[in-house]
Amino acid sequence: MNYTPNQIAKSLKTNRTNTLGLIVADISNLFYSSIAKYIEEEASAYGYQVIYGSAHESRDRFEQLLNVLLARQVDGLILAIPENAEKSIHELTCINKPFVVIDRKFKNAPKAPSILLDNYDASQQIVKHMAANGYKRPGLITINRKLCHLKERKDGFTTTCKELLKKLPFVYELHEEKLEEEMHHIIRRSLYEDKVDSLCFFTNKIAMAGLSEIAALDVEVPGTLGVVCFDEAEAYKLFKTPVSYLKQPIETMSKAAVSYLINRIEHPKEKPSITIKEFKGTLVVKESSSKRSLSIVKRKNQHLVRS
Amino acid sequence: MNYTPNQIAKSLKTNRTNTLGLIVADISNLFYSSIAKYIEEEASAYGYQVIYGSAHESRDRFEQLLNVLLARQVDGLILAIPENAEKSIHELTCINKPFVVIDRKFKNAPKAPSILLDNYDASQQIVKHMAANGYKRPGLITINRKLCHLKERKDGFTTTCKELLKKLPFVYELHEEKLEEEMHHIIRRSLYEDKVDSLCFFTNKIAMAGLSEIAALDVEVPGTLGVVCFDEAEAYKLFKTPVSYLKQPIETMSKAAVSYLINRIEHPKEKPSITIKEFKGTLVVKESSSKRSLSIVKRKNQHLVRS
DNA sequence: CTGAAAGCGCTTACAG
DNA sequence: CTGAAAGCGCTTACAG
Repeated sequence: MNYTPNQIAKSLKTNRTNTLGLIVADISNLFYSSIAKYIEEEASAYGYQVIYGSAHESRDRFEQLLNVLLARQVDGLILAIPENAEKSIHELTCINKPFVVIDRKFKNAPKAPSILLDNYDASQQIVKHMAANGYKRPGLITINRKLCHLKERKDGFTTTCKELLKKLPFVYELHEEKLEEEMHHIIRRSLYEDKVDSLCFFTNKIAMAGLSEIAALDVEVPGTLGVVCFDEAEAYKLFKTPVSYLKQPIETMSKAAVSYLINRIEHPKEKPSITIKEFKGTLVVKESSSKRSLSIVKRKNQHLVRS
Repeated sequence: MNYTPNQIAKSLKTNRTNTLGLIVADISNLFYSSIAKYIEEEASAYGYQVIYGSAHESRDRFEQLLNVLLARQVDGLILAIPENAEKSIHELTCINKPFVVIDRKFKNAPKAPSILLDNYDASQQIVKHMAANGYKRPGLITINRKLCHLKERKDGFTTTCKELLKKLPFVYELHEEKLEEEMHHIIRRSLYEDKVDSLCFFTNKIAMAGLSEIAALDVEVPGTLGVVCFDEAEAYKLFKTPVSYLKQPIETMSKAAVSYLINRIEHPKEKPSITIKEFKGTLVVKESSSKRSLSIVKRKNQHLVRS
């Protein structure tokens, strides 16, 4: 009969919108757009729709978005909360609005339900792999933020370097606002002054900036420099050498977030089950982090192609 | 006083949600995520929020999304309509719901308001540039879809090749579902059988697949093969040679779409102003499409870096 | 100028 | 089992 009920009226009455709110750091980043895709998929299986926005790691932008989503009466929230915005965790708890934190956790809010990578373990995997491939002077490039998950990546990296290489890694921290400018200098400094033999890029975005500098410099990878990145990116395929990366179980984590949240929404009386849940990552090894031997094979192949 | 009015109740009364719906092909594609960003920005200046989704060029997925957005009572819609989904244009007109088509236009719906690139002119710019740089055997790689804007890209390319090079370009059309597999063969065929001296990738996504094959083959760009792409991508920076691309005026087009739409929403009595509006693109010339001379300079630089 | 009342389109508890 | 009525939280036209 071509009749569609008015969802607005329905929502007013039932006090339910069947909508989840999702706030990520940047939806144009493959890591977050994959999360959004899986969350959308899973939510729609439960009959929920997702509305989302990017906070770009800004506390103001985050709180503004959160208010918009709350005014729209979303039934629950999935949040990549930026630095210093933990206040919102407290507020959401007070108004009893179901939520779950993704990709982050907060020391000062240990009871907030959180779903994320086991970041310490991930870094440990990376360093073990690098050590096994003969790298002796690794460096890590991260971002100057106090986010707990980045700290654990750094701690895991540093501690494992000490254990296996008896040496601290070179640590480079840069400011997101001047990412490209600083990367330009850091790549040169790490190569020509600190003489690192390998670099680990701590996020997708850092990897993009770093690899583009390396591409411009025409440094041999892995011959001169081994490379491992956090997170997958389609762009890696354009790099001359296939890039090793630590893959997060994005689908599993996204689905875990949605099913936890919907359970909270539909059974508000039950005691929440998870507090902080960490998932193991998988190191996808490609040519960029294998030592000399393979880089010679590559040169042979180049020769074949040319002839 | 910490009081926030219930938007649901307000909407029920006023019959306005201050929400725009946006359907793109794929939000994880930089082209569309930029559009979404600018549309969000502009809409929020008018006090509107945007909710969006990806139809992935599927008519079913598109109609489903459209229905969800309509049930949510969005005030207006911005749509990248997929192939064969023109029926929706008619339906929206019938129920008198304001909308504007972006990045597409439809021959069989010439009165639908549409905002897009002047695709014919864009291809013309590209071919002129290639001809001026001495390329004589260009190829184009596009997708096997009947979308009008892709057809105009092809027509502009072909016609200008005939005019300036007295020769038709090599045309490769591939199926989006088997993009990578087909690209693998097409790049080889174009280089080794058809002996093209340059390739133009017709979308962002095609460019990614094509450039990653070229990176794996280790073909010299632009020495052996000149390259121009449609649309910007951060990933291009990881390619060994900076990539030339045709930049669409995304910000201008996005803002034009929003202001047209909001005007329609807030002044429903007025006669709509635009029907189809096409914007000129800008060719951003980098090293990937300059002829021999520059590729020699590059080799010199490589030498300097090595020493 | 102020304040009580009607009504947006649903759902649901309740009366018949 | 069926159907009329109340009410979700606003806005707005209208009475006082």
